[in-house]
Amino acid sequence: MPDRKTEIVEVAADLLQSGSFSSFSYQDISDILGIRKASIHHHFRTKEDLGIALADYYREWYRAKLDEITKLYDQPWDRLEAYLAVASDIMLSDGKICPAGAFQPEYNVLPERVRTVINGMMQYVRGWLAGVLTKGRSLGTIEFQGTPEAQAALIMAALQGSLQNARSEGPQLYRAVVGQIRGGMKPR
Amino acid sequence: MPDRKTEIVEVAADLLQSGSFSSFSYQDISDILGIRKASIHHHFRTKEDLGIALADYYREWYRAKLDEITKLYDQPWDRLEAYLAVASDIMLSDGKICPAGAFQPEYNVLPERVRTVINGMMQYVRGWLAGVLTKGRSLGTIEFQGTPEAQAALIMAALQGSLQNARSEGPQLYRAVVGQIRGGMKPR
DNA sequence: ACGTATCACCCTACTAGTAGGTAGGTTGGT
DNA sequence: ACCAACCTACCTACTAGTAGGGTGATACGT
Repeated sequence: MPDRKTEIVEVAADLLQSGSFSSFSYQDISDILGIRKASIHHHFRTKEDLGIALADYYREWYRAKLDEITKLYDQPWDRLEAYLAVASDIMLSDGKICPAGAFQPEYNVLPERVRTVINGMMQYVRGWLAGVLTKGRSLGTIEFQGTPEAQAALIMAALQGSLQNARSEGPQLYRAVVGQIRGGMKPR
Repeated sequence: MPDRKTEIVEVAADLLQSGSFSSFSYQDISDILGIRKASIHHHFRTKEDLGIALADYYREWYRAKLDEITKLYDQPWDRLEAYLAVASDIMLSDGKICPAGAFQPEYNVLPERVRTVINGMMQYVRGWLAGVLTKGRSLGTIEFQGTPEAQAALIMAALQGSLQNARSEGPQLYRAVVGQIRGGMKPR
């Protein structure tokens, strides 16, 4: 039996990725879980607390995913492909968007702690990706111009943006963008 | 003296790009303009009406911008540069994001008419950009792999995503991404 | 030139609904 | 006896939206 606290975070994560931080309410969560609103407050006194828990949850999720990829694949190109596949998985589960991107729209009204965790997460992912790119370039299996960090930032931004656009334009365009990223880095 | 209706739309556009469609209220607008909330309702009966006006406003804005670029510059590469500069202008006016991107988070709860207009706008911009890319490639002044449409979608998604990330990570990373896009398409 | 009807624009004052959050009580396992 | 988890019932603040009244300019028939 999964404990309620975790359950709440998971439902909240689902709602967050379907909209934004302020687009879902404690009522939404309580409706889904079949418990009262006050019970959610029992686990997370304020929505800020829930936001922090969400940010932590995502950070751990990413860390786990990237660790898994690192363990599973040895070649930089395979790791890159696996990373791109992770984003696709997010999208294919109906219309959801990048966790980090879901927080972004309301960034200026987000609690400080949430911002810190999100920033850390973004940097972590970018660092990981830059590492993959660096190794790939030195092996000659990944091609790109500029610094690995800039290229990593480009990839992340493009995925984030096209995940959002996929909501209005459907998955085809998203796939085209992913293909474009992949194609642009494949050595000829 | 600019008429109130236009004034309201412009203030709303400002607020929208600083957050999202549901993150600003009629009260926010009335506070800024120094008129009562009911007066906003006089001009735009419902928020949906305002949303439609906003979408129209952006569509026209984009059309005008792209027309201007087309008139000012003849070479595809110059047009591409000008397009990238437009996005930079948006961002440099403190922390704002792409108009289309501002609607995206709440896409599933957006009024039908707003969706239609936004979709049309995105397609228009993508078509324009694809045209520039096609011409540039045939002239040998712009280089990229894949179809022009896919490349256009990639550019737009990357700009949208990194404009959002700029809010948390500052303008440096945004500039890096723009540089990366530019660098990747410049013939060597 | 003069009342008067009309209209856009703005106002005060309200509604119903929903948000986040709190107080305090019940229940059941340890 | 304690405590986590849950409940009912409430609060305040804010949301979009409505009803109806005031004002000042413009148009119109005489």
